[in-house]
Amino acid sequence: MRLAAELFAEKGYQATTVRNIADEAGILSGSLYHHFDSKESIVDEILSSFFDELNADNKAVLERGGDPRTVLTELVRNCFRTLVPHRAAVMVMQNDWNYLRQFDRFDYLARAEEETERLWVGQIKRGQETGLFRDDIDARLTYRMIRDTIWVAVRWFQPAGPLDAEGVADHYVAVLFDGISTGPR
Amino acid sequence: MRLAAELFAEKGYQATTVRNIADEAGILSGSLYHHFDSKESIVDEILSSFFDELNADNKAVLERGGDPRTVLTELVRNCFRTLVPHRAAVMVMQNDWNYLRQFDRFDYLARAEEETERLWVGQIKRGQETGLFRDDIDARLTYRMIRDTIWVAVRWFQPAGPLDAEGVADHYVAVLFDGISTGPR
Amino acid sequence: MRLAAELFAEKGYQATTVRNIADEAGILSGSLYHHFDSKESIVDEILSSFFDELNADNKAVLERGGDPRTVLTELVRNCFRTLVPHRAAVMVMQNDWNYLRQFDRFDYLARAEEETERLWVGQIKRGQETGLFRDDIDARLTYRMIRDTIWVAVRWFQPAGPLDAEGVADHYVAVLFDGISTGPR
Amino acid sequence: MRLAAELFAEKGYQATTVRNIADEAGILSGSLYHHFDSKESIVDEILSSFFDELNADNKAVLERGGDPRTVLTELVRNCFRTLVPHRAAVMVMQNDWNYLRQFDRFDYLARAEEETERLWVGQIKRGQETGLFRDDIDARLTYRMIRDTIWVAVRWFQPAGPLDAEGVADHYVAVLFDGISTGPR
DNA sequence: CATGAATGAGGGTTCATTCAT
DNA sequence: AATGAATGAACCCTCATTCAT
Repeated sequence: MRLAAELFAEKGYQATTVRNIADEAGILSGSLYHHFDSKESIVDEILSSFFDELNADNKAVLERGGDPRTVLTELVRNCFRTLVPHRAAVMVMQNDWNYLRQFDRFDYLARAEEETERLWVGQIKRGQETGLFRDDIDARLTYRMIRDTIWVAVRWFQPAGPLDAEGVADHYVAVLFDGISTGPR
Repeated sequence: MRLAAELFAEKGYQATTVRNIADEAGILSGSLYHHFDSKESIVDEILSSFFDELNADNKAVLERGGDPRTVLTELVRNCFRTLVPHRAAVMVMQNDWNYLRQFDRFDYLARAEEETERLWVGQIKRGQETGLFRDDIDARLTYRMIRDTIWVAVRWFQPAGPLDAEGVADHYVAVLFDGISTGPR
Repeated sequence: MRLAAELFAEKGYQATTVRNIADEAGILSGSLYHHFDSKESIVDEILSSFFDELNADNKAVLERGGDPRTVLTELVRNCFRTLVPHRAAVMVMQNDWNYLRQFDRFDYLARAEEETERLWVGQIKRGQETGLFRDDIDARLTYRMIRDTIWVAVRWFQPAGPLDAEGVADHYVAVLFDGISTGPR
Repeated sequence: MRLAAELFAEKGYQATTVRNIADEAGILSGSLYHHFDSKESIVDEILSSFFDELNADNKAVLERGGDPRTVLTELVRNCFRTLVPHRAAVMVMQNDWNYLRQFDRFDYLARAEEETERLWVGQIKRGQETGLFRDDIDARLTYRMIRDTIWVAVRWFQPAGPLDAEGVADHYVAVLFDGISTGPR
């Protein structure tokens, strides 16, 4: 699975052949089918384990409570933290989701994402209602921008680089809440 | 080309067969080869025409001059404006670039992007130097966040929706410069 | 199609590979798919053309009318006559139907057979009602025996042998109507 | 063996996988190889046990003696009686023989069938010589028709149906000797 | 400008069989 | 007696591409 995930991340799901994965594992392609039903089921396991962990972490943040800014900050940190161990899964989501979503078996991922959207949008709206966030922005649109910006970072983010996950998360949160301008709003 | 672009955008480059494109055009697959050298050359033309236009627009903004905030605002608007006519090309870049970049023939796109990066990062740094932008943010990191957020929007942006390209651009610029928080920075 | 039919007849549907067929045709296996959708569709065409012709012939016999003995005799002759040009199709029906019937696409063959059964059984019953045939035999059971005996003959019948199709048919009809015994019934 | 026979009968020899058999037996496919050398040897055992029993029964009939009509009647009854306990073996012979005969190891079955043919044809000819059977019929052809009609009945014969093995045998013998017509021959 | 037949490489998958444990 | 991992060959099928017409 780990080897397959890396190949999917590097070359893309479609461009990775079952034979590639087997080669990497040092076995024959047919032998893979002793462990997996199909190529689809491999990527399914990769993605679902990623989503399961992310959802659990998100729920934990919600349960800890706090004002919307705190909650959003923690959610963002969650994402960037997840980026490292699930780099491959995120990469697949970014590059291959448009292909994978056509298969019924991945419907559950679309539903999971909808639930996540409700969770984030709920926090943004609460922030607007309590006067913490500007109310001239669209909550749903803002969520999508946040979401996309975070996950797409997988394409260039290097944990070994100058900024680690925490560092990038904080940088991102800083821009998100206060913008890049100086001076009064 | 337009038909091919739409198919690439909808199903992805790899998942779109030459036969799909030919069917859409009402001819046989072999006949396509009177118009194109290869499947790669089709997507190449789609992408290069997009990049050419975008680069030209970006350069025009630079030539008009102005303070960094104005320039960045115009650059963002440029992008969102380009999103509509070049929706398919952007979609391909988002979904299939990871696959396409392995071919030498697309190296020029990577180089074009590097140039664009220099252009944007230059403006951000100029803003920091003139005290317009916070200097506790990383210019390169910030550029990447801006870039990703804009282009990834192609996945959900609908020009016929509540916000048109201009609207989304302004929304985005508002958040970018001043953040989503109220109150003093 | 003719080549494929012969291979199916000789080795069986499952044991005949697409490559076998292509080799026989002097092309590559992939090239077959320019002419056929799938291996299934090849056998489908073979079988349906056989059934179509047989049904048409049967209907023609019915339309010509006559007493049940005459009609049954003609139906039997029809079958044996069909055996020669559609040898391969009959062979496939005998050997591979048990496998093929699991696929929905061949449901129509089962339905066609039911219709044929009604036709034959109708004639046998009419013979019994008019006192032409013994009424201590079961019409449906008798039909099945007739049917099976005829078609299974494909396994050994050789048109170039001592008896041609007509000869075998007449032999069969003789036994069927009057039995192999001499003396009074 | 019983489980394998049922699967072979239901789905066909080729379409039944070793894994199918093992699943049915509640073990893993590899474990089957402690009991059988190969898939072929399983079907071999099924078929040979069927043929052994049938041959023994046939020889017993011959030894009991009697006029050809009596002997043939008993041979037919033998077959239909064997149909019930060896349903699966007969099914395999009907559906898969064309495939299995290509393997040398099953040559003995072809030879056993030749011997059986001699036995039956001998009785028919004896009947013709003694004036019991019409001599305008071909003994060998008639044997084949009898044989085929009997065994192919496995496809629809249901011991729990209106007619049991004995009933079908008698029905068949009645038609065979006296035909389905009324009136003088 | 288009056809349509064919190529050839490779795709995911199946499956009888082996074998160390 | 059974496991479970692996083999290796083959299977059906796909698809970008070529080319004579």
